[in-house]
Amino acid sequence: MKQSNPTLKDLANELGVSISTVSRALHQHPTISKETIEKARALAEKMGYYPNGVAKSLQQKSTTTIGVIVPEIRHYFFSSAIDGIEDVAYREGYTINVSKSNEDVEREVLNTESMISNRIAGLIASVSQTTIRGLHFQRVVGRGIPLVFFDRVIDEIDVNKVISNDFDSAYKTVEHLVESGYRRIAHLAGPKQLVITRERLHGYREAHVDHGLEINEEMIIFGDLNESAGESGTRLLLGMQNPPDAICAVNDPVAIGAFRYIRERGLRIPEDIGITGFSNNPITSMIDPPLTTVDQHGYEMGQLAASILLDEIKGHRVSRPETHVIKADLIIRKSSQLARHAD
Amino acid sequence: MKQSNPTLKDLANELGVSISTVSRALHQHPTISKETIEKARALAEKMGYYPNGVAKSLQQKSTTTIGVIVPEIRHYFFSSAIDGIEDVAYREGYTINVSKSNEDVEREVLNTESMISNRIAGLIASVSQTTIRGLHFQRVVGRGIPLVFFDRVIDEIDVNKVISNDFDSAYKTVEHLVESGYRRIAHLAGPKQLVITRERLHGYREAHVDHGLEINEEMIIFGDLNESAGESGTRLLLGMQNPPDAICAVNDPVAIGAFRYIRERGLRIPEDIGITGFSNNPITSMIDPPLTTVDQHGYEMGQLAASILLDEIKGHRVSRPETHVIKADLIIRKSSQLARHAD
DNA sequence: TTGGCTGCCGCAAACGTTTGCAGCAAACGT
DNA sequence: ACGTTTGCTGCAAACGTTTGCGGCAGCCAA
Repeated sequence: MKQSNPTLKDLANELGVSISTVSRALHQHPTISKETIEKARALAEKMGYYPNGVAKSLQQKSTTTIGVIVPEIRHYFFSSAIDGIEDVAYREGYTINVSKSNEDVEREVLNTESMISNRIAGLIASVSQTTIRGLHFQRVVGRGIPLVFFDRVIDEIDVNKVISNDFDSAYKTVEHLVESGYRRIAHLAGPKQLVITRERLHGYREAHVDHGLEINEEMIIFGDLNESAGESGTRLLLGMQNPPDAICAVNDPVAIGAFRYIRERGLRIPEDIGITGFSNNPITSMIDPPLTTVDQHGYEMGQLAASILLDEIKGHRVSRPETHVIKADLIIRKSSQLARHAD
Repeated sequence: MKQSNPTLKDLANELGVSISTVSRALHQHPTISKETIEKARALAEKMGYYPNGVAKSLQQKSTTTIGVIVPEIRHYFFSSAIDGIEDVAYREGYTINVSKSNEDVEREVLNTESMISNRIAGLIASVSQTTIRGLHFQRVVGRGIPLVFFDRVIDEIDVNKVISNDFDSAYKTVEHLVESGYRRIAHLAGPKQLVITRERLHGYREAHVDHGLEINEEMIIFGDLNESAGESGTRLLLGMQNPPDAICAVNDPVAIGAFRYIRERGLRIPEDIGITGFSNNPITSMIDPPLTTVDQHGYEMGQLAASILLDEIKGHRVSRPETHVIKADLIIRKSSQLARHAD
């Protein structure tokens, strides 16, 4: 063992041929004799040669790394999306570079800059809740780097997007609550600037309109997308003179927060108050009563985003960017079943 | 907008100076005049110059990427560890490259090879359950690449490790079950080759010995680390002529699987059968009854692993590798409280 | 003998940085 | 007036690949 990182030059010296010959040999180039190819292969094996990906990337002016930016890694929805991305990336010989914004635009900006510097082949992102215009993402597309948004997208940026049918799902959720007998349905919404917030709120509103229910604006509460926002929002709602009889939450963590607070207050679910979430976090099926939610198929969204991105990277996709909708499914569980066993 | 990727040469031409001057200027080198520095900075800004990290890495013979290999990304324990790793990596200007083995050694091998090719600065890994000897990891350290294992380690490889006090935690868990009144305690163990399996099993055994309980070998069932293993193991246990009155599971997913199956069978927890998990997956606190488990502090394990690795990368750490133990905490919840409200 | 294949292989440039060393003008000291 | 310092900048090598092009044997046909 001479040194830790043998190069083509080392192999070439040892073999008594030129660098280019070794390079070609290891790539099974047709103009290299079988004999040389075999000798090169054997020596590479013996010396523990691994091609230097960095040098190769520089020479080719392209990497095989795709960047992934999410608000938070450990949230189930995002980690399953990353799982999906990794699977298709792996299959195609790509590698993923994951970073998180922590719901902070500043950090998101630094993330994108670092990715540009590292010359990633493409980027898959779900924006932070503090991101408004997203000029940093514009900068990415401006440099010709393929970009695909998923779930939390920026409307104004014209790239491929993978989202759920948020409007429909929220609509159906509220409709289900109505049919279940609830009448005063509150909405714990997300941050106003997020598209998913707007879409789901829109579905909430339309369902009210279509079912002849009045919308009580003070029952729409905007907040963050985490548990504590769910708790504080619910505290507000339950403190009202005329509290809601159901809560439709913008996502599962918020619903869980609401759930917790309602329990703390000693109220019964679904009898005293109904509740629904969004994402189908595994936790929702395990709690008692199980939570009605919407399965967003995070893993599949990740897979789709990755395969679209790879198509784009390889130049297979020349058509205009589209918005791809992965149909989410309303999963009705006990937490929203007012009418069951009613007397 | 001329082209997508301006280089130092482009800036130099524009400025009428040499490449090296621009390079130094952008690094605030003291021998460059204030004036030149400012002009270079302004032009770089204007032209949208981002240093080519690939070229830099090649020149410096080192990257600022650290590799992460886990069995599965979306499992809560791993995704929170990744979260911890990302946070300290980010703080130090490093980037993480995440890949998963899917509990498959073959894929794990390919992952390590890809990381070697990409010349990562260091590697953090938790091995798959099918990994035995781990020669691929040996190859990594053989090339001088710093390696840190966490949670699922390989004893024979002499590198820094971050683990939980698995023996103690399992011991305490079983002790708690005993004190709670359970007598026929089964163990749903993991794959035999994993160290965590052995350690936890060891704790299970010792607790029995120390409390004068006989160990019933057929109540120790080895299996995978997922829900379905929990279900099938429990099916086996409950089918015995003399079934257990408590189940100590090797981790939370297995416990959840057991939980599900027990529910299906219509048995009561904790009255008919007690149950405990391992990891403190958030789900455990939400189910009914809440599950007794062990908080492994995945996020902190990730943080520690990353800071140890970075120390090593920067050459700050020259001492012999150690095994760092992050104390896990037994969290007693209702699922294991036989005696409570007993008559 | 000549001309042209065919089968292998090597030269050298390029990718975009960083950095040791040298150079060069102006200023300064004597 | 001359040597020396100071302040700034440029040259060129190196990092490890890939690849277009050219070259050089040997062989075959005429």
